Amino acid sequence: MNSFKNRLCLDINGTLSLEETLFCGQCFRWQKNENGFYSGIVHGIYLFAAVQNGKLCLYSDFPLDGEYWRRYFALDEDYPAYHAALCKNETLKKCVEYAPGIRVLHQDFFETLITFIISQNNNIPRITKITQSLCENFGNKIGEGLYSFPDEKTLAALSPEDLAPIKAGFRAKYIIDAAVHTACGDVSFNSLCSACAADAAEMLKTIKGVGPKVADCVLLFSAGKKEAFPKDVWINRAVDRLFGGTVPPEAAGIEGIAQQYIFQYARSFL
DNA sequence: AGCCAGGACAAGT
DNA sequence: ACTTGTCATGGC
Repeated sequence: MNSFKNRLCLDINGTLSLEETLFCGQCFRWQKNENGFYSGIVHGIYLFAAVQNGKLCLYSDFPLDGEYWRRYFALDEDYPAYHAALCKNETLKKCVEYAPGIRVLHQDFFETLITFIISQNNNIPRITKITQSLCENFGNKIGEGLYSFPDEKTLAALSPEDLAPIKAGFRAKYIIDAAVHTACGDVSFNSLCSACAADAAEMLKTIKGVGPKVADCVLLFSAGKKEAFPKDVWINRAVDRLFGGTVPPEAAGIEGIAQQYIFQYARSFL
């Protein structure tokens, strides 16, 4: 790792597990390497990551902006306080303790929108595969075998036939509609952030292929709305069986944070 | 062969 | 407003 041009070591402020955070189904462009490091392509940057001596250390030949990466990994947020609040509920405590190193990332808006459109009626390995193919076909080459996530203007100009190689199936037309709406500024990251969660969800749902679940994923994983609570089959099952149908009040305001712990717990035990 | 996968849409009550 | 069949594709 000494051969990289840039290295950035950041304070974690609480718990962080890259394994739990990068493979809990919120992001799709990271992988684990033989040497124990994690590598990913984020925001057009190819980088490696590892927790070393209690810090998150990033390595890359690309410039590493500390402010960007602290936000991406949610390092400035008070996760000890989140955990303390959630653990007042005995069942939520079990969920948190099952994967306490999860952080809800702050991902790029367009990438989050597209990957969760791809996620509908799909499984995580294939979401990853389709996303990879999308990048290889329409992203910018940033190194040997490395491709950035394509921008909205590029995808907005495509037809469903152009997208056939990535095997997204019926989702192809949704991807294009999302690209068109974002490229023209109809739906923008800033407008989502400044709106309340309910209004922001309505804006997102003007895009074909974006329903309540995908909208909440974008609001939580990109726009930082911690009250957004994406409901899929696992979460519905967990809320029914573990909490009698309603999310407990201990999660008020940070339902989305709780959602990630509940999701992991449910996928293993329910 | 049939069912499921981090859903959404359209058509039908 | 609530239910149901359908939508591509791939893995099991």
